[in-house]
Amino acid sequence: MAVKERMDYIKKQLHSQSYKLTPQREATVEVLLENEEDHLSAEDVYLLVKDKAPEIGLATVYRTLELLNELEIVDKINFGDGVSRYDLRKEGANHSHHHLVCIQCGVVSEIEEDLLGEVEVKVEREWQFKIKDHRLTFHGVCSKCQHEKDSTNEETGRQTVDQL
Amino acid sequence: MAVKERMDYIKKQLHSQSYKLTPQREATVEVLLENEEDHLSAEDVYLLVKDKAPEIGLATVYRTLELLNELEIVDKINFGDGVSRYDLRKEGANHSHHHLVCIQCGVVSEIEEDLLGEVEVKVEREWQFKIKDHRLTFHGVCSKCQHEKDSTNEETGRQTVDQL
DNA sequence: TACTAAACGATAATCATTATCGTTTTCATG
DNA sequence: CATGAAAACGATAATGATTATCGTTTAGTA
Ligand SMILES: [Mn+2]
Ligand SMILES: [Mn+2]
Ligand SMILES: [Zn+2]
Ligand SMILES: [Zn+2]
Repeated sequence: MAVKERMDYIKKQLHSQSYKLTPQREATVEVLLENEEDHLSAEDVYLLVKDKAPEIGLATVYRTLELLNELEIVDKINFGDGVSRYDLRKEGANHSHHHLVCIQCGVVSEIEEDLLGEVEVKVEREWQFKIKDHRLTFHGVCSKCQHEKDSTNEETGRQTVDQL
Repeated sequence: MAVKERMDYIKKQLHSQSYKLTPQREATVEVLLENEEDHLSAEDVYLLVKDKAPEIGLATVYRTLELLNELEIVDKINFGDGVSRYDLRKEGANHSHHHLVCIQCGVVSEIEEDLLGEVEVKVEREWQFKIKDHRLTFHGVCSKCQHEKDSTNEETGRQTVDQL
């Protein structure tokens, strides 16, 4: 529901830094908003955005994702397979959210709650390090794989990632 | 001090899986032990290991690092610059340690203490996720950069990494 | 000593990402 | 409205890290 509002907000963020919201950029942001729970690679975004703007080039997608990353609208993350993935920040969030990666089926799920509050207080105090952001990923076995034996990603349609 | 002992232990781990500790593998492990606080790329390791075994090939270094990663002797980590880095696990540790990355000077430092104990209890309980390992990195400003203004990595000799 | 599988070194192939360059679009200004 | 400069774009070449291939060497066993 908030898709329209969030698009407007992102438009404002771009304009406030005197960037334009071109049709290509708007289509790219739309794809990210419509696939918020996924973790799309640049190539993934490119294929999805072609439906909305068929003439777009892959280089523009890379440039747009890079720009959105600089503006801290998306986080560029890496799960160890060879590609960068672009993860829209949650509404109002000012830092990256956490992830759970299943080492059996490859599914990636999200933890929106910030679990690091106390930990960061301790790190700032004891290591004299001023924290600006964090990356936290747990590797393990998802609830589905704990029950169903085997289960080597039986095409559930959910976004997955290779190995550990 | 424990370098020799740790080498012996790694040798045992290899043998227990019926892998051989070839001269090339031994030289590679030696480099990792002698640069434990750094976060070397495959290329970095290759250059360092050439002093001990000049005839070694880059492919062998990649193969060895891959093997050590499978045996959970090293963790393959990624700080967002385009290369994988190989990080020896701390003595006796059964999971990856945490990192602090300075977004000003690029220096990477380590937190050996496990700060995630309580967090993991909560995640396992509330998300029904069986945790096997974790990756935690803080991005921020190191104590040195907080004091010294500017400071864009004035060649301190310490291992650094590009940008956020 | 002879056989077989594991490892190796050199190097070609892959593939994600970045750089280049000519063209198009946007927008301020006259 | 026309014009010129800067920002964006699309196509595609270049780069660079990693992986695959293949012929050779080494280690362990019969
Ligand atoms: Mn996410
Ligand atoms: Mn480390
Ligand atoms: Zn699973
Ligand atoms: Zn610093």
